[in-house]
Amino acid sequence: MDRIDRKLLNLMQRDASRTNVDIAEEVGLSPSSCLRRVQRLHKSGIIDRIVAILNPTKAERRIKALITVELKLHGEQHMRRFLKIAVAEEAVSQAYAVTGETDVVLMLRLRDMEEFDALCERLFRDQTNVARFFTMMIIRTAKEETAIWL
Amino acid sequence: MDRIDRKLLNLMQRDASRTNVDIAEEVGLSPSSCLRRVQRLHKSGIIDRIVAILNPTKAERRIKALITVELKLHGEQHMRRFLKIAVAEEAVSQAYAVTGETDVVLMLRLRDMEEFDALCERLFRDQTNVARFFTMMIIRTAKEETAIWL
DNA sequence: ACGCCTTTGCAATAAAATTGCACAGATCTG
DNA sequence: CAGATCTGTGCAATTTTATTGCAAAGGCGT
Repeated sequence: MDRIDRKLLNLMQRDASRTNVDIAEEVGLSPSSCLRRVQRLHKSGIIDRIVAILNPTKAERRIKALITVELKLHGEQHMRRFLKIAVAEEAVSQAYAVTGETDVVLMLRLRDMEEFDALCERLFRDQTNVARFFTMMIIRTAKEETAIWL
Repeated sequence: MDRIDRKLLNLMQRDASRTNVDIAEEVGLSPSSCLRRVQRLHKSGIIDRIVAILNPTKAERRIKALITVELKLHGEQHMRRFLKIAVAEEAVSQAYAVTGETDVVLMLRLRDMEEFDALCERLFRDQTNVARFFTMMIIRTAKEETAIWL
């Protein structure tokens, strides 16, 4: 993991569609040597995978919202159960267990408010162990690195 | 945007490193026809870009934290100025302006607590228009789609 | 049914990735 | 310090993949 590896990783996180020849030239290596480095980064697991990032404005889930959730019961198994339910939802793009007054934070990608309504109904009805939740609609995205599922 | 396009998009969001021939076979098209669809999805902007996703546990920023920020002054230009400062920070991986009591939510990726300390010093010192902020350290990540910068 | 437009598959071509091999630099060892 | 060893490199040959022209098939409105 030297200077060239870092250059490769930063470069490929920006654009992994470039040809090996092109990338090799930018980092100052021969194509074969460059390719072997990329293969090594794959095998070692530093590069987890190569994915397509979709344009959110052209996708179908344009509304983003953050929800902080406070659970009634805080045991490990209760936390696990709630996260499992949340993660299974298509509209949930990120889900975290956190410290502080809040127990769980969810990032949502929504088609419309009907979907939001239905999601709340499923996640926050009485039997689901949720004490309170606070919704923050996202007005502006200043920075992000997120995939969108259709 | 038919059934095959959706199949292609979902497939490429999972793994965009597969060869065109391989993908063509899975969606049930000839390689040339499949390629032309992918090119069209690129040109139309639905596919924004192809990127490498790094393994967070093998990367250098392993600690994640969420911060909710309440600003003192809520005007457009104040919001813009704070977001600009926040976005410029390497440790800030996501930044959102939101509705509710909170004005801004930041996702952080940290090497260690020294970095967190230094970041707070820069973002939340008196002159930066921050009234209050709440930190939630992320204990567990149940779902996410995020890139890591070294 | 008829043109018009888009999409498809095939085959030829161009471009890219992959591999074997010999060499250079770094590190270890006696 | 010389020699052995390991890792990374560039070149060239080979294999694989992407790309393009073209004719045919399917959909759509008149």
